[in-house]
Amino acid sequence: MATVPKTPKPASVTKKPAKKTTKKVTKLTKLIIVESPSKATTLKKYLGPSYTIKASAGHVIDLPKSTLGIDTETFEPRYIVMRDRSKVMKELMDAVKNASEILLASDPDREGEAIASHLKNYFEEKALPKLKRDIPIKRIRFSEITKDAILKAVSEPAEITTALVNAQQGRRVIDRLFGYGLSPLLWKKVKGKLSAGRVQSTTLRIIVEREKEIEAFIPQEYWTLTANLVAEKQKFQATLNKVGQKRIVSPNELENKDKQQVISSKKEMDALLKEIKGKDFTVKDVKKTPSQTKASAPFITSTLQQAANNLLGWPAAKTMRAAQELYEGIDLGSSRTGLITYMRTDSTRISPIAAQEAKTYILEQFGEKYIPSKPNFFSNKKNSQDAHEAIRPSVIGHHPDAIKSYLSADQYKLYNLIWRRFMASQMVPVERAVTSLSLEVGQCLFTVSGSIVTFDGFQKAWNVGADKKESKIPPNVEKGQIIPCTSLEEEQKSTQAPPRYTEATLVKIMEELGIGRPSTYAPTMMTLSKRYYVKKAAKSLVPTDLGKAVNKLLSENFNELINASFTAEMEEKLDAVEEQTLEWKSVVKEFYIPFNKTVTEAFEKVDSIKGAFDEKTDEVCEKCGKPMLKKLGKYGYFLACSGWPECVNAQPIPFGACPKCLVGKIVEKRGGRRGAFYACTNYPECDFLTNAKPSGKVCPNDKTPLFFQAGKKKIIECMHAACGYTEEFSEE
DNA sequence: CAGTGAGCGAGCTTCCGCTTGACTT
Repeated sequence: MATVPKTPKPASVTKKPAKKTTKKVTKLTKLIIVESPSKATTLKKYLGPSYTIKASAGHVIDLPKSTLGIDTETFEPRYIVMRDRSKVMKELMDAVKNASEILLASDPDREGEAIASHLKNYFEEKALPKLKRDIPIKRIRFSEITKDAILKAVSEPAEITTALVNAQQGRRVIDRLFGYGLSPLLWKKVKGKLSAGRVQSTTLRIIVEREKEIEAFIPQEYWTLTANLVAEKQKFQATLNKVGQKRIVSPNELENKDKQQVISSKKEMDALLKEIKGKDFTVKDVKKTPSQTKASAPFITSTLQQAANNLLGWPAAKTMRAAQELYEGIDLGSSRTGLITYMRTDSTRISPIAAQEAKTYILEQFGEKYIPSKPNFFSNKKNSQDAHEAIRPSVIGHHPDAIKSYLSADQYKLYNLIWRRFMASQMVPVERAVTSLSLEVGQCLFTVSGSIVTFDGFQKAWNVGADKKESKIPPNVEKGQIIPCTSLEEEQKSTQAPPRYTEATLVKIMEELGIGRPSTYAPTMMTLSKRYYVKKAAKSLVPTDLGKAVNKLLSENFNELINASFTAEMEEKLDAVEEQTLEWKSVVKEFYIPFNKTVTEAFEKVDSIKGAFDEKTDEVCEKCGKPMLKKLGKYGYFLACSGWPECVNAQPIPFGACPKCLVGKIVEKRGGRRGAFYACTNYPECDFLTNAKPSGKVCPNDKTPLFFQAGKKKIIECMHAACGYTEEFSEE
């Protein structure tokens, strides 16, 4: 995809000779099966008509969904064609009929090897016997979509690596046993349709534990001191850094009481002030040092999701949707072009061709001094499968602004990040000159430092976000110089609780701990929210009561399993399977025997908390007068009569009294295809209706819902004509 | 731009990882 073939292509080669061919005898071609349909399109371009290219679109064969599909004595899995993939399999089988040879070109990683193996077994069992001719089935691998890489792969077909397939089976079977073992425990003890699994439950635990830290946090008081100084006619500030030999730190930084000190009260601060007030400062040291900031690696899935979340405010799912569009191709006037390489990757590797193109571009556009003497090197994470390149522009010359008019606003924003980050990754560091001063007064030492950019380096390309660290440099003074202090500002501070996770910080930690994969970060976060385990407040992820309860049950009874170390150990064993020093079934057995015992015990001993999440409300059932309960149903929360099943009254959750009739209540309604709107339960007597979004708060005057003002994200208002109350919206 | 208007609970669910559409639950 990086290079467009220069040879002028004969006009009709790639197109089929239209409908007229009625010939029954089709010429046999070599069949290549890849995973991604877009990849198939690219291969067609490179390989010409003697090859037929098909895409499997991921796995086609898997364990059955409706049953466990594993013999728990022998751990033998039962594989079937996935229910929604029978169409794809049919197409593949048709293609096999016309194949002289099959080249399985699924991704060169564990999952890809399994896909290849599943297909090979299936074809050998279902297709070959009927054809009565032998078709060689081979495996080819390439990890960059360039013409050279593909031609090379096609020229050296190989065999399937059974050890890799076995590692995948081990992973798959453990995940199935784990998930299908624990989920029913939740159905019995907590609520139907809930789910648990190696990845989602560990991720949930991380979120809940952070919440516990926040709840348990006790802020601690501490003080800081800033001096306002003047030298060389320039005002500047320095902060208290040391008293005597002890460095001044905040309570949460305090590690060593012999070398560090916290100013924890006004009394201590006052004592210090008394000592230095009115005294002149003396310059103790002046340091001028150069510093360098190296460019970051080109994006991989996790870092792309983090950058888009931090810089654009996007959820991971939105980022992946836009990236998919860029990958599949955009109509650039003349032709449809894939704009970026594959977006689900864990590797920072780039093809040498792309590196060379970047170098040429940098040389032409920015100049030679922006090219590093040795190409920048970025190492991958330990568990990287390295099946795909980093996420980079397919055609380096497509500057984001040059193709902006062909892109949607979101596509442009994301492509801009990808293009700039990639270019920057091939460029020299940013250089800064840092000036640091230390000043003495009594036994106190104050410091200040500032920096200026002396060479912009990779910032020439990456000019996004707050990466341009530059600060005011202190005045040019000399060691020993006396500097008057105009004033001292003491400030009381308190330590802050650790922040809640955002999608960005959660993806970061998932990757660091090795839980989940590039293709599952976004779906996992989606699952946690679909199960009502976690909700989003602004950008923060907050566990619900249900999420906390599920986590408590799981982590108390399966402490070692609901843990990142479980995945880490599993991965180590799977590595051993790949190296053929361990049998995959013994890895499964070692997990399953104790797991199954604990699950069985938990079914016996764990107390049911069914119904514990049915909250009492102040609402009264209009049919029988009993109080209404807030319950979690298929479509979210709703109100149900506590007299159920005798009284079957059920209502949506009201947002407050109706601002028009004050008798009915405002509830969410769904109609047509146009999403939600909000209307009065007293319809048709009262016809109040609005598309404004309720804030969740009610008016202090009349208990009607406060709605967001049209077009405003911060102002909420009462819609009762006689009231007109407004307030600024703030989260919780 | 105007107009929009159910039912949900127990009911059989669920995993992770690979990949895209089909489709309104």
